Amino acid sequence: MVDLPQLPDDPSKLAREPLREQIRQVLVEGLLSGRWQPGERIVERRIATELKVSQAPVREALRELETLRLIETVPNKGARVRAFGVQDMAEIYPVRAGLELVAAQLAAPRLAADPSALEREVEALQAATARGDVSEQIRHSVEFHREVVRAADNSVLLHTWESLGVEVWTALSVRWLNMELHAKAADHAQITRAFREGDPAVGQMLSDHVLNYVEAALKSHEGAR
Amino acid sequence: MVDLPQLPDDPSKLAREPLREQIRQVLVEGLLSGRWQPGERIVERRIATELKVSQAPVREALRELETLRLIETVPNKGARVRAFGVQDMAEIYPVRAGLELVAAQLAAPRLAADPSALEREVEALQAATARGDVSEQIRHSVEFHREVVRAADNSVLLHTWESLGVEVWTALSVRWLNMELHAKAADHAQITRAFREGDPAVGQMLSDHVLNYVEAALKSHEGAR
DNA sequence: TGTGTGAATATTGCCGACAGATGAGCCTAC
DNA sequence: GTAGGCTCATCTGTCGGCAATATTCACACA
Repeated sequence: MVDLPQLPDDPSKLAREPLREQIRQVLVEGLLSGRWQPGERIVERRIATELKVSQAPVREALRELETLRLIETVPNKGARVRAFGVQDMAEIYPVRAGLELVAAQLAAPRLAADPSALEREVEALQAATARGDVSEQIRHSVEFHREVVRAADNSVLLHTWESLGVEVWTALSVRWLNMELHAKAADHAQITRAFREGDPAVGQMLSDHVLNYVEAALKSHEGAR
Repeated sequence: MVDLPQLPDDPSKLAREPLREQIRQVLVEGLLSGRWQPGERIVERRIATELKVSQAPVREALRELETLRLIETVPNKGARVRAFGVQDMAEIYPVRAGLELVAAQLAAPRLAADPSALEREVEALQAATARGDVSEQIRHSVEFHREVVRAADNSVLLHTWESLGVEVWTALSVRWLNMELHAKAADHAQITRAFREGDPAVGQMLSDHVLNYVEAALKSHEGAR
């Protein structure tokens, strides 16, 4: 136990984490960055060769991406990048809204007692908005919601919420649909206040706020579809 | 396209389905039947040897069981059967209730127009209850709820709902916690009626009904914990 | 020119084997 | 008698290869 298991970002050589986890990370980043286009085929062995690893961990990573609905796989035919669009947003956000409604109800007492975590995220979001730092805006927006879900203290709820891949899909919304994030900071501040004051309508407020993301996505995509 | 892709149950030799899928099935059945006890270790190669397959498809099957929260995996240490109990029910059912609340709202118009699928399940459930056929009761109870979620016509919602492993966990509730299912048939009939009549309170009704499962589980476990 | 057929190629799914990590048991030193 | 370290067995994570399957392409034929 002498050596330090800290992983200083050493992107040159893959670090000491489970290999499939690193591969998953690389693949997600590739999808977000547009390295692979929607509909494009993802060949297991090609990725494996490229990353200097074997086929097995790549397969496992791909399975995880499948549960995030980032790719689609057909038995014996392989994986393709899912062609996502407004339709996906329209399906994801109602689910998120429902989950966060439950979360708000469960988390209300805890957050009324100590809303500091939310307040921290609100501040960070405001700062990022002021700086115009989009990726930080995404990060703290998502983290705000995750904090609410976490405060519900229900591991199934958290797990289910995470399985929606909120981070990834939010980033995709912004990148591919040019969704606007501004004005979200104000919402978050208002919701935090409602939590602090024990407002019983906070659940509905949060739920509506989430559904507003869809509106924003639809609006920014203006008439398409 | 001349030959029929029907797969007549040929249990003698593993059929023409993805191998990992069959393995998953076997493992789930083993868990449900108590073949493996909670906390017991699951050794990949042992399963592989037993089923006369290699380690790889077993690993993939185990990953899926992990997302269903039936097992727990620690890196480099392997998988154990999760020790589930009332606590798990208490976490799962609120999530289910939230999802089905959303489902009910989305599905209401469709189900008001054509509630026949629900009615079919209600009848089957009543028949199974009359016969005292427990596994059929489970099947049709779950199928009723699945039908509602399906009618919402939201693939993310359906996918998320399925990921809760409702079938498995219901069976576990009954088997391990001696949960009672009777009186559920009446609930289902009432909910179906509400859908048919376009009752706007149907969502809340369904949600409450789901949460009642927890009550039933808690009650049947009487005082434990 | 359009269409069915078959070989050639590309890719998945699976296998058996090996390297590294983990935990148990024994052995030694104090 | 106990703490610490060493050895060994077990198991996971990964690898490279092979067979089965899907897809592509060329070609013959109508």
